[in-house]
Amino acid sequence: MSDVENRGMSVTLKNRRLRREEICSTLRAEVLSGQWETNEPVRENSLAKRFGVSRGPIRDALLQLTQEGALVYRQNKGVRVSSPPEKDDRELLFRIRRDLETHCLRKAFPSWNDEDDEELTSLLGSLHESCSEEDLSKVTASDLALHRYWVARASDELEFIWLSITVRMRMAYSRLSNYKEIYEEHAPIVNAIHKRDLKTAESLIRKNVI
Amino acid sequence: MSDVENRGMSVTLKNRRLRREEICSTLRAEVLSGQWETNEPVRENSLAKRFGVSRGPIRDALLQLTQEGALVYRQNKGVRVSSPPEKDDRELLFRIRRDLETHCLRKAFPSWNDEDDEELTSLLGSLHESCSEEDLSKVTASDLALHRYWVARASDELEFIWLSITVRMRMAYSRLSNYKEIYEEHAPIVNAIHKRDLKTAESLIRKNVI
DNA sequence: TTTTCTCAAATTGTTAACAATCCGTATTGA
DNA sequence: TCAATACGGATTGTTAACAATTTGAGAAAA
Repeated sequence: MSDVENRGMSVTLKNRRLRREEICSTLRAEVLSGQWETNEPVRENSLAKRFGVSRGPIRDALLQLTQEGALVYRQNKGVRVSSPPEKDDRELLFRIRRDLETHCLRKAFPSWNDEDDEELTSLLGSLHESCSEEDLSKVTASDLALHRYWVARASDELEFIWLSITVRMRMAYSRLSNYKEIYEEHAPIVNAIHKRDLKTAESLIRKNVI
Repeated sequence: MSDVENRGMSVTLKNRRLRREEICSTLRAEVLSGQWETNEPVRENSLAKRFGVSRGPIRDALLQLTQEGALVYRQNKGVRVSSPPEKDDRELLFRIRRDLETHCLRKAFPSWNDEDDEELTSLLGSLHESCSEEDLSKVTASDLALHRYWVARASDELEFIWLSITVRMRMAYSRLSNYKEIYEEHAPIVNAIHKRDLKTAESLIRKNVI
């Protein structure tokens, strides 16, 4: 069994209730944080053993991750980890992602409420914790969840499009030297949102998404 | 059995070789051309009977269409036809789609060759034929295939993103009064590409994608 | 009458067995 | 020696049965 499928603790049979989305999230975070080799094949059998389910739900999850862009599917050959987009495309994708996030934030702002503030604070807390633990997989997942919140808050439709673009970016943190910077880039964004300062929040997001 | 699943001829058992992508294409074209009621539930069993396969491959196809945005999935409740995006989001999505298509065309142009020209001519021919037959489902599929060609030609990565956006648009033809106009909007684009006139092609695409 | 509860049918979720395909290795033949 | 081919294990693709969940009709209770 290769490193990929064996990673992490094996899930006990009692935890059968793992939903597809939970399996997806786990695998997505690992791929996004660069823990899997590019073009490394992903075997359904090994993953099925790791998560303690049969190949059916695993196929579902792999297909979903394929559509999101984390994996590449080939007929009769299974899936493998996709390569990051070409340099040509990265700039375009970043611009689209920026546009989507600011559009969503602007759209969600009028109905933003205390519950949203609490949720955002909690997500920022998770990011802070992940950064402290210096666990790249967790940091990636936390960052994704935070940005995802204001996108999902505005539109389910746009959430999927945003996700498929963001997942395809990969390795967003190569430009940052340490985990603390990641947290310190996000705290002001959340702060601006709490203060209902749309202009500042938008501007900070535009700087953050590069 | 409802109208949805019973539509079209039942596929004989000999045609078992229908790939997931073929099932997807068929269903996608029907959803995109507005033949299914919004929020109409889609039953796995009925579709399995219609295509002459078991529920497994059908689940694969439905999951893929869910990720593309044609359908919406809910836990334990199957999938439904999704509603078109809100007015707020449409303008943004159109702009992103325009940007993607022109970016891809520009990127593919330097290596555009005679084979590409032939393929494009063939796709335009299919569109012409579909328009003549006044078959909305076919017209939608042909139009999608034509635009998809220059996107896919430039980048597999961007192809999926473009597709998920375009599929979510739905009903692109409500603004056109008759099928002939659809063909006549596309012929000049293909012509400009044949002449390697990037500027004109880009400009025509920007006008076409609205 | 209206509301709540019960239960059976319909539907989705999961599993394990089987079929088809791929791929590396060994064997054959020139 | 080298190329072509045949074999077998590994892997993906498909199926049908079974489990869990939802749904709606009808009975029971208020």
